[in-house]
Amino acid sequence: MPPEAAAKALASRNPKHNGLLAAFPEAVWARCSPQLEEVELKLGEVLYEPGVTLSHVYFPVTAIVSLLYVMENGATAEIAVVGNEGLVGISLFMGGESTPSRAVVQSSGWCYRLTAQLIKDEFNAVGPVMHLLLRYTQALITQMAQTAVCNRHHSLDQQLCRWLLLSLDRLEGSELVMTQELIAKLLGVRREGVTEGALKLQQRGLIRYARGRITVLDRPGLERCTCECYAVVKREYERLLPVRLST
Amino acid sequence: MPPEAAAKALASRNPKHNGLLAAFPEAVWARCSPQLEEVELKLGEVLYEPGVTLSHVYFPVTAIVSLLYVMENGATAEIAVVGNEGLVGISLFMGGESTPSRAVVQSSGWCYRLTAQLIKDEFNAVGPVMHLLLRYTQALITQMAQTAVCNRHHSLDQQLCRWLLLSLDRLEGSELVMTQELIAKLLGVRREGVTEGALKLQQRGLIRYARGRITVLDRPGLERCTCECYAVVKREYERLLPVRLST
DNA sequence: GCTACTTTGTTCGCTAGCACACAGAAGATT
DNA sequence: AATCTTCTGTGTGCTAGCGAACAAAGTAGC
Repeated sequence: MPPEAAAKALASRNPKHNGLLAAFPEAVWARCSPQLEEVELKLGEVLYEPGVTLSHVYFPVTAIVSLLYVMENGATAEIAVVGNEGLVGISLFMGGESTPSRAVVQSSGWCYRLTAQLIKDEFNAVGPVMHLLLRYTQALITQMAQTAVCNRHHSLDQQLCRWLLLSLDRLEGSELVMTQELIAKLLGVRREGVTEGALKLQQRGLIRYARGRITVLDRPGLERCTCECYAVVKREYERLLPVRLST
Repeated sequence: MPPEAAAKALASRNPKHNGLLAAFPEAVWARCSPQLEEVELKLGEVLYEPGVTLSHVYFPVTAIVSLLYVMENGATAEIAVVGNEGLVGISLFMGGESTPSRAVVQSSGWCYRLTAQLIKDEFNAVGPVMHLLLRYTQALITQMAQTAVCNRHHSLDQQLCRWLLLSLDRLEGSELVMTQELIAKLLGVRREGVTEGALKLQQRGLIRYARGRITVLDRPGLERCTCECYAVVKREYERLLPVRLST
């Protein structure tokens, strides 16, 4: 590993790089931080399956996790993306204990987790942490609702841009490690469709890619190509959640 | 009004016919019920607009409310339906105060409401009411997620069946007052598409309709025509919410 | 170097749903 | 009864995205 990469990897192994953990008040942080468990998440790893009672909540730092629905015929569709702005496992404190969705690692990286009991206790202590988690949940709800609308009304090309931007926002740098096959599964479309979309974007000089690596060259350009859904979701996250740490 | 209809209308003007209110514990009920305001909701009435701070939460009894997204170009899509099993205005206690969606009355009827302050106080009292409302919110999240998936993968015909069933579950009787034009707006498709779908269902003897009135003749038949989404949502509501009152 | 595998590119026919246009039918209004 | 409006039915293209099949270009292992 080159020295800068190593330094970056080290710097990012810091729970405070998760926006929610960073917003925990001092007193709560003192209680929780010793219990935080560092986990490395690999691409494709499953954090939970539909209907299974969760044992932990996960706070991504450099990893990105997709909330995915799998249908009876095996077709899939992503309903939301979670990165270092959020947490995976809301059903724990919402009271349902499980959900019909699956959580899959979409981009490998680091993550911190707390046990179910601990987060429930913090939540029920009814203070700033509860309200923080609820506001986060509302932002996540917005993302899901907007996904529904986007699936209905917008073209594959627009959705691809939206997806790239959502992922980019949750990564450092401008490179995504992700095959078109995988993107297709997440968006719930054919791989060929993603290929065509990606080709167009490359021809316009917005991205460059090869064999599972996508580099975004022109972010503002992507924003011009996507639908309103991206901006709506982003705005709502900013409104509902405290300002993020800069690094 | 014929006497039976009058009796039914009277019987249904009872806040306890809303599943959530019915599940309020005795002590909370004693506090809240004097503050409940009875409201009659008319078809098409808007309970809240995107971005506007809510003043009340609404507990439908015989009314049905759609949570609707309106896009920049005017296209719309329903993301969830709320009837007497739930409440309209979760963003109040979730902490966001507003949402990017609109709430529109999809079927006129009665409804009870509480002021924003009152529901927030009850929520923050952190007892069974908070947990009830959170579990309801999780069920609503499931409905939204499933809508996203359904929009992606299922045919208009299937979605029409799903929509009819979801509405039927929230009504007494088996008649819906709803034009095809309106259904199209809610599903986010063309009116002609709904016409074709409805024709097929009528030819199979599953429904009968005319000028804004749809009667469901064969409910099990509809269930056979719809996609898995209906069942997933229904199961999750049953899992998360206490058993409903029988009348 | 050679082979096997993964990823991306391309083609062809097909279908669902779109946009637009208009016609008939049932109520509502006068 | 006559007119107007609101619903529903139908037709004619058109397009996006699907399914399947296969080609080409990288990458990895031996």
